[in-house]
Amino acid sequence: MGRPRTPLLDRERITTTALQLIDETGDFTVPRIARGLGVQTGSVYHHVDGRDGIVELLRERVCAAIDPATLELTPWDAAMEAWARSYRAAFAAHPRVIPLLMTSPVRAPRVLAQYERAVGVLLAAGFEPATIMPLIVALENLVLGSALDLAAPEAMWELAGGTPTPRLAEALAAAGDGRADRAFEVGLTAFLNHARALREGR
Amino acid sequence: MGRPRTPLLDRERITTTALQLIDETGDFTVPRIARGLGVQTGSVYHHVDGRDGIVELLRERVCAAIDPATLELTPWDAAMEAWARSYRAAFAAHPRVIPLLMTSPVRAPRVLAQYERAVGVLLAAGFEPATIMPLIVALENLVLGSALDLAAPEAMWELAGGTPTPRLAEALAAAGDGRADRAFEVGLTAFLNHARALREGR
DNA sequence: TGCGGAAACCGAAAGCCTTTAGGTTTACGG
DNA sequence: CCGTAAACCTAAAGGCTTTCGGTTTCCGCA
Repeated sequence: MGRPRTPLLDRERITTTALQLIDETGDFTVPRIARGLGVQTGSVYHHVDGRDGIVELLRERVCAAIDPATLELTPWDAAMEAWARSYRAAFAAHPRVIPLLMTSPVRAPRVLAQYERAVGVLLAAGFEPATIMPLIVALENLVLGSALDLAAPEAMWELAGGTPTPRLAEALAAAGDGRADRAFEVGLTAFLNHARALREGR
Repeated sequence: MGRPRTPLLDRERITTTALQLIDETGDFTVPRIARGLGVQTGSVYHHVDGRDGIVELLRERVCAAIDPATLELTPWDAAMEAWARSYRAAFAAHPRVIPLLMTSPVRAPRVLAQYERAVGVLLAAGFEPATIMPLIVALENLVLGSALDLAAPEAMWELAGGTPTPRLAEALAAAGDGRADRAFEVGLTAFLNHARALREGR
């Protein structure tokens, strides 16, 4: 009992364990994290600002895989495309965290910094200030939506029921395994074409 | 005690109460539903297939507001555009249910029927079968993403922290209240333009 | 070198949620 | 008129989040 000679917990290990649990089960709980680290439940709260704090740590961990160098590319559309691909790859690696992140506001400074830079890229490209957030939000929707679809291949439509949906079933089969990838490509191309047209004054 | 002379519960009232709770607090629990209806917690389980069953009822309730007639319009792109707008309007009326619906597969027959019809529209328009689901998924991502953004105007970016993000703050301010609407219009236009180009063989 | 405060973990508990099981009363069909 | 099914209640098990006090160890400072 009492304080251990070498610490058993830190934010890193808590985050890693939470991410493992989410990858495996789709969710995490503080008691399971504690069990995974051989520790009592309450101890976790000494390192973390409650369950929501762990969620924010997860956001930072996942977003850390987004390559910041993408936003340095030129021209601006190459930067946005590379950023979107890196963004998506980061979340595709841990897609089941996405639902957890969608219900709480972005607080993590490193993540905010990414958006700050993206705004800068579009400003430098000459976009109207009022059009920039809509563009970024649209791109974000595309990235997260397709990453989520990538995660839950058959978990999105339950066709088992007695409802006959032949064309839907066929379309799903025709799309094959690469469905989410194709949806992303479709959306990304559409986005980039539209953004380019928007910049050149319709 | 015992069976009441007139039933106190049914799926309709349970769904309505759950939706009210979500609109107000962003979540629902079975005990709160029971309290709202003047009933014990366990009684709810006689009418509903557990908590997940209530979520599925919510999906049906919200999706019922999508106008099925939109998919009868011609040409095909008018149908898709009207469907997307009706789809978004339905979720915009109760945006806080969206996170709840994203984690479980679509089982509700009526909702599946909508997708079935959308597939039919694109098939009839001459799209390649393999391209149809990507298109629909991309549109779905756009609709749900922007409806969620509409719901959580300032709940998405927490700029209060000590992190300086001047350009992001400015871009948010410039976009104004209609940010989510504009993002939707941007995404929808991009989607439709791209789909039209895709159909005409690049 | 000694000591006081802070840090890190344990044990326990309150309060909430989900779900199940059995008991009691009412409605309804034959 | 009676048996069965429906609808609600009471009760309880088990899990989760969070807090609080107790115990041991570490670290800076005199």
